[in-house]
Amino acid sequence: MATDQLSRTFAALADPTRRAMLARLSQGEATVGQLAQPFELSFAAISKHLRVLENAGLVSRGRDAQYRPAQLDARPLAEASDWIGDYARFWSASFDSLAGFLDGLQQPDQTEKDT
Amino acid sequence: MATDQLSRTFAALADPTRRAMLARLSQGEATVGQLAQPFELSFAAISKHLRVLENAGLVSRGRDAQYRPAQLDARPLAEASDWIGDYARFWSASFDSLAGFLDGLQQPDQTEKDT
DNA sequence: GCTATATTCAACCCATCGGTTGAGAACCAA
DNA sequence: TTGGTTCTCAACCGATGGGTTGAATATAGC
Repeated sequence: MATDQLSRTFAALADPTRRAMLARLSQGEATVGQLAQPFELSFAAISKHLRVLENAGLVSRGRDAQYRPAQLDARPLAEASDWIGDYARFWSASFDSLAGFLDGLQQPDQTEKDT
Repeated sequence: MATDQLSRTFAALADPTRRAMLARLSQGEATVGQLAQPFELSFAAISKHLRVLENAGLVSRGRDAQYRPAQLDARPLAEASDWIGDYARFWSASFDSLAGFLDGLQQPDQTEKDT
């Protein structure tokens, strides 16, 4: 993995299990066991995913008796959002040019009939 | 790699070379050679990166004589931005709780003196 | 101290990633 | 047809990722 923050963040988000874990954590702290419950995965696997999220700065861990509760820290997502935000004008443009393209298909020649 | 769109998008963004390529493409179409020029990488490597971006739907390719110009298609970024956007309230909250935490450090007991 | 629960560590497996090199394919130009 | 340019394919390589299992650690309760 590349070592910069943005790469770690995007790499962490590239796994659906980890995204689901973040979604769960958005509802509050959770232990490894609670995070593992929706998945058919070993605790060790969840523990590894948690470390990836931790290395990306997306979760922090605490200690409560045997438990190591994880807590969401969404700040790296702000940076990621900023990066993507720079392209916002391009996805509007993409929609526009798609619209233009579709308009181009609306020729009198009606060999295609779908909308 | 997981097969869903969001995972492909985030995985594509997790590599700094690919992010740089997208940045270049935001200034307009570019050939493989033009994309390769800023990097000390073989054409084949750039070609592979382009395919990752293509599979994520982030670039489309054309044909112009020997050239296979690549063009940015930012629409998958809109979806990624939406996903991250769901967490916006949490990164404000993170800043707030950090502020609260730092306030907590401002106790009369001045054993620590850093800000 | 012993035992149960929660979590992590260590070793391993296999698939994928990012890179290379060298051969091939597509296209233009003489 | 021969050659030059641009790009992709195929085979390979070492490193990383996501998963497993089994042993170790940390803590609580008796």
